[in-house]
Amino acid sequence: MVVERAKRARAEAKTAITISEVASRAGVSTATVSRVLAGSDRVADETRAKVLAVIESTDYRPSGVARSLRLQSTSVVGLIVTDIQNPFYPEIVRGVEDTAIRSGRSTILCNASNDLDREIAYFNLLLEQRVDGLIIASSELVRRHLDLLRTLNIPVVIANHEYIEPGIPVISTPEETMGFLAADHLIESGYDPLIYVGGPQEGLTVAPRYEGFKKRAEDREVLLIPGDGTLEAGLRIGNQLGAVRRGRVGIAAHNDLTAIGLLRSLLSLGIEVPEDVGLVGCDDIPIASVVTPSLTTIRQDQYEMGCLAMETMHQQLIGLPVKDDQLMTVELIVRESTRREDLGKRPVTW
Amino acid sequence: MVVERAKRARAEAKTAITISEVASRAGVSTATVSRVLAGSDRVADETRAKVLAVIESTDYRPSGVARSLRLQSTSVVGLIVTDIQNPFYPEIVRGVEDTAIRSGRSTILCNASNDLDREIAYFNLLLEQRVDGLIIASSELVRRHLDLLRTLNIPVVIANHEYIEPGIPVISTPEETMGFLAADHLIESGYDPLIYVGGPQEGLTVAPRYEGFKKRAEDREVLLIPGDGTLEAGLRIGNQLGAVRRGRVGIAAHNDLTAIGLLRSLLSLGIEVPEDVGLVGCDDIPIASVVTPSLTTIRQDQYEMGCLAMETMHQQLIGLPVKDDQLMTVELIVRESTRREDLGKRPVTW
DNA sequence: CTGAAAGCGCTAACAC
DNA sequence: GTGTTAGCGCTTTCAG
Repeated sequence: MVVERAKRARAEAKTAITISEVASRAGVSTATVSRVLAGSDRVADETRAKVLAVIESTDYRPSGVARSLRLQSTSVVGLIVTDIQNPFYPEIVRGVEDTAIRSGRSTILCNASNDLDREIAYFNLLLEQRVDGLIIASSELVRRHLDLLRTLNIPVVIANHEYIEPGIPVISTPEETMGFLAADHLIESGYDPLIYVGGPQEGLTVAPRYEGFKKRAEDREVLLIPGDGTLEAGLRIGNQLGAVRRGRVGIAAHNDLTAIGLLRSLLSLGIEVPEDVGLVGCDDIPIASVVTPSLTTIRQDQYEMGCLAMETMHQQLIGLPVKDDQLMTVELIVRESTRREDLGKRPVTW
Repeated sequence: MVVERAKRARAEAKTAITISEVASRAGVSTATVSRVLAGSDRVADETRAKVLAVIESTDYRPSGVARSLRLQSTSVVGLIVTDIQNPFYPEIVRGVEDTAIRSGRSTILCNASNDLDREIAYFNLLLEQRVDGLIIASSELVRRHLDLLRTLNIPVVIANHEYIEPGIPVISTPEETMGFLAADHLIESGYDPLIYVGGPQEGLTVAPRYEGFKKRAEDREVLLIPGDGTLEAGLRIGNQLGAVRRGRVGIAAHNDLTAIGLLRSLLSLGIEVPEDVGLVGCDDIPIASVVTPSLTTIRQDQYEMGCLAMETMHQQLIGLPVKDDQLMTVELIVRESTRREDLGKRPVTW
């Protein structure tokens, strides 16, 4: 009767079935069940069939947590991103996930929503969950907690950041070059007063990009406006910019999202892009080519960056050495926001 | 010497420190360490201080996996989304995460990238990882594997889907109404031949939306074009549409992403929106108000939906009953893509 | 107030 | 080929 009650209790609580339950139903030991689960070892075909039948009929799913405890490894890597609302990050996520799957690992994605406290919280959570490794796509987190990263006892990879120091592998972006290219294009296109709308103030990634911009601008006047990398910042700043007025202004933004916000504000103020203002973004997020006018930008291959980050993680996990710095290439993509010809093809016969 | 070697091995492998290590260093039992970790129970202040000191100096992090095994609960809920590239989903994610944090839970986010196989894979992964509950924002997954959901031994919540059946709580959207509102607005605005660009073909969410559209269209001609809910689909279909030509066409798209793709194609073909074509999207993703012309759409509060989903999950986890259906409200947001006045304010003095 | 010990579900020696 | 058994790191009675 006790057994009956136990069974009923199980049914009510719907407690997951365990390996020993499977074993006893199949009339074998847990070791054997474990073996057939592990692909094979040497189990008699007959035995295997018996076990598989029970597993099938019983919806048994091995407990990942017990397994992880025993193996001292979870086969999952944590991925922390600054802000999943920025279309830049989903691309990276896809790259990481696609690559992770190929090596039989999975990914826990943590989105900090631009909130540093939450980044730290997720950081701690992931460590407690004993992820096998950590990929971080957040400049803020890196900058503020470099010490944590240095003493980590699991492999780490930083994405979308400049080179840091030996022992911390980075998939890096040529920040200076990006700024330089933006300025170069604006200047070559004949825009003269130059404006740079920055990203999150304290991220390491911001300054060098601006520095590159300044460098190419030489002694031209450059107005630096602090932003935070969001669409809203772009909208807000764009509206303020409407008040200014001198010549054909060239604006570069820290990222496409901000640039698109700027674009919208300027357009609704009746300012023409690219006639009155030339606008250059950064990243080439999917939507950049689809807004009107489409956005000139400095492209980095986000998907590729994600793949590379995960590959680098994999190398570390299997004990291979990795480079401390793998530089992504970037590329100027000229679109309508700095070039009129593309826009307004003759009206189709409609 | 053996001890020395062991220590060195630990240092090399950087194996995480355990509770018994902490216990012995503090000269107490593991039970005591566990107690101070648990907030308190009744531990002498002095003892507590001693333990905390060791924990501090040693960077000890309790193992979530051991803890989960012992407690038979992970305190994490899994969240499966169809496509994190669609800005619709990050909003839901934020809602879920924000709410989860408030109840001390965390979230594992799994992105299926529009790939049903991957959805199933993540589904299995999450179950094996023994998440405490599962939130699914994927119509495809629900439709194809309803049987799985029915026999699940953990609580589940479905988001962004119509009501299903008793026992499966849904945060639902009034699909028919959405389609109806779109058609109504297009018709009232004087657009006549009507086109509906659909979403993923086999999702349950598609048909009713279209049905609502048809219902309001009454005996007007409606052209249904199958899509898949992506930006690319919108771009492609928009280009094909360029060839058609009759009257002031009213187009409704299954979602904003598709609508924005359509918008772009039409504009670059020289077709004027809203003059030649009126365009209505669905969702009101953040970018919808920022494209030019801005997009008229049927808004649902995605963030709220995420919050509600997680709240419903929480109710279940603490053993409270929940409603099988919680209907989100939707709202027509009229913007420039169907209304000219807003567009092109007089050029500012620039 | 604190410790001893059992056990969560699984894997991997090690026997047979 | 298969079973026995010892933990993985933690929490929680149950004693003291």
